[in-house]
Amino acid sequence: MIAPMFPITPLLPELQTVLASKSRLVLEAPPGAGKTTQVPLALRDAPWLDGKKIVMLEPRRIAARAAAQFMAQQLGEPIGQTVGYRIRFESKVGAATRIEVVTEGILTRLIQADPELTGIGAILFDEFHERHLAGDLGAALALDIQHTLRPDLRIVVMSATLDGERIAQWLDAPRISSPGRSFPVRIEYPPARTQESTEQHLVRVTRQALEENEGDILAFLPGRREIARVQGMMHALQRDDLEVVALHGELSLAEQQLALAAAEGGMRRIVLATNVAESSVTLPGIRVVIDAGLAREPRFDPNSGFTRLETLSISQASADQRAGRAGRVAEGAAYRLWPQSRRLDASRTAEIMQVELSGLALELAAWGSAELPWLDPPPAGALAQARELLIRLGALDAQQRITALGRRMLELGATPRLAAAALRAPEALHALVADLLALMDARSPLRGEQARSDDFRTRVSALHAWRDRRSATGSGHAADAGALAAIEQASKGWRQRLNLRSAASGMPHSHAVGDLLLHAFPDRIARQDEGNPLRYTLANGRGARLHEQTALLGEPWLVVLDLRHEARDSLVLSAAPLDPRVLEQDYPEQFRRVRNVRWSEGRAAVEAFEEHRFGAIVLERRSVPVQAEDAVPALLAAIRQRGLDGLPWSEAARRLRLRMQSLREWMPELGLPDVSEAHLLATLEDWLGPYLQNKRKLDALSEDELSQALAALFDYEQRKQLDAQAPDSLTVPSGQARRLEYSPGEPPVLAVKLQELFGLADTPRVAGGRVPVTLHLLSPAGRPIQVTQDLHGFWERTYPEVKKELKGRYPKHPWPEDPWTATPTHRAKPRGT
DNA sequence: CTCTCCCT
Repeated sequence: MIAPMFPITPLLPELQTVLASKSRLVLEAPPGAGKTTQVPLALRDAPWLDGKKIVMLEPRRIAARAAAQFMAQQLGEPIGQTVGYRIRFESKVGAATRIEVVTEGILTRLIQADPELTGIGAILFDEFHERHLAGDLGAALALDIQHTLRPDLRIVVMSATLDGERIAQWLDAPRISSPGRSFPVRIEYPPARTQESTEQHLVRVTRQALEENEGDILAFLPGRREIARVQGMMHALQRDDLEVVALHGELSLAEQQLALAAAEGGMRRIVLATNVAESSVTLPGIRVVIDAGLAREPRFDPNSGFTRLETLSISQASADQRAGRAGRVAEGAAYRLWPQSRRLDASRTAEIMQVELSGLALELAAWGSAELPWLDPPPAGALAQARELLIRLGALDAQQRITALGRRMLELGATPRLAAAALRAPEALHALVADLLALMDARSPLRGEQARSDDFRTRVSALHAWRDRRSATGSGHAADAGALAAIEQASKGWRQRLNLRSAASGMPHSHAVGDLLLHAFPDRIARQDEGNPLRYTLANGRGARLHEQTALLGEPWLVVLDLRHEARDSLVLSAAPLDPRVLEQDYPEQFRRVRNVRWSEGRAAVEAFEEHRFGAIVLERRSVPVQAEDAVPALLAAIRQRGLDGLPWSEAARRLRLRMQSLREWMPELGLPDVSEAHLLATLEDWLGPYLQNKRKLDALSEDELSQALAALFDYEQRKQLDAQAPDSLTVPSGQARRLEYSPGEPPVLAVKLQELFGLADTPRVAGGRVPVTLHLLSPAGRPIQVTQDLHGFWERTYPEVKKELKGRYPKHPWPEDPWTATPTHRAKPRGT
């Protein structure tokens, strides 16, 4: 079979030559260049391979299978001979396999299982520009291996974007660029009208695009909500030759295929898609792309421990990739719905920078080496949070070393949370565990009314009903048969890994699912609040609520599997009820009896309780007598409730605090103490606690004591700096001292009569000249005339006007022609006359 | 009540 010509084909000899002498290479090639299939084939007999095989990392299973298939076909062999692939629960490799295409998790397992990479001569990272977590980790590990154990290992990073320069610098590697094979795409930026929503804009541009172009249209939107809205609005186009279809990841395979199929005769197709259409599916017949320029990306917040989705502007690389979709079959057009002047980021933020990192942290603990040659190192905050979770799950010990359980979790190959739950489950429930691993990993197979169910058990019973009858509609479940078949396939894989013969049918009791999964989410155990059946408190102290049509009404205990983070409390999207006796048995250390002292504003008194808690959840609370040692904590609680203003501030102390806080902001290099309200409230124990000893009531604290407590926060040197750089008052040219009013975040205000400033050319400044004072210029009667930070400009431009106007009203006061040299005064008549 | 994509 003669190899077909690809755009990359002429570059293959150069690739060979470079790799003969260099162990690392960056290959830049746009989609359609043929790099995925032609590079491995070209390298398979390279002398430096020395009989070892090539491993190629592919970010998606479909792509891994397809690439292997294509290469085998080109060799005229069945798959599993020279070319094979390995994805989870599926392996098509043989003894003769020289090119092995693997997905991301497989590569990590391969490396961890044998850090010398015996029998592997080269690793190719395809689609590296997508910057998936596992790709970054795999590359860092491969580089580490090359530095230490295997200098002969070849590492080839293949990327579709222009970020190649940065990657080449990181790898210290030469760079080869290949042209792609696509048709020219005309780019337009039709502007939005004022008050026009993105959706309205998109519909209007669709109308325009239909007139200006032939062929089908692919429109990119950030999510399902926007797709549904636009779908509704398309009727406004009032054309009956249009077929509008949605395409997003939540659709079943059959529904996706419907979107991918070409339109029927005479009809023009408009595909409204999310990011799935950017890289994961190929769409035939597209001639026009309309791009809203938005995408949803997950952001993990290590402080709250939650991930939320944010709608963000896409990168330039992504915009180009999207536009390229219009040029695959013929020349096309792309309409971008953002202003041409907007600067997009060059490429998308690496996943490692913004996702939850427990899986990565566990891999790093197993690897043992602390420092890896990252392109972008994992953020310290997220890594610390991940390690805390791993300790909680039992995967790391207190010194953050991997435990035996942690190693077994890695071997199992599920996420750390789910692996922990699986490995703690009693053997009798392993068949159910396999189902839970498969279901937790997949999108919900439920359709229709039940798709909205927040009771995770509904999915489990749908799987069981389908398994028993091989029917997606049995037992009143409306479910997607294709999705269920895929879930069953995964469950079968987990059963094999757990050494089980048969599948689960039915649940042993109503709490079984929750009792198993609570070990995966010990921080997300929730207890129903008193008084409101929809509100819950999570073990981590946060609030959560069920939606109004919940299927979980009345369950006192839940383990929350999925929730959407909201400002006040979070919405439970998926949960399962549990039996609290399991908590008592498995987490006895989390149950505590604590004494809680608080201030009751209503009763203006100290109250003391003894509470029985699970984490932050209060199970039982009873009043106990208030004791002497309760007083200080209660008074501090009262202050926290009332705020700093509730304290007896003298005028001097109040001004001192504001000056100190302002100067700290203006001159951070002085290292002044933080006296902001937030910090003072947070540290009350330290600075005010000593002054509250032996006090029972808040008003027993005097102004003097409070002033002393504040003054004790800074030393003599700091006080001297304060008086020099943020003085309490300024002496103005008239010889009078005038107060400066400080207010954090703003320049200080000096209110002064105009006449007192005669002779002063420029605005006075504080903080070593960094901050000009805001002048409130007053009339002789003390009425405001002008607010300015530019005294020079005032004298020059505004003063002549002001003078004209005020001279008549205040004839006894001086209004000189030349304020620069006039004698300043605060009296009616200038001194000495 | 409406959440992108993907993987061991």
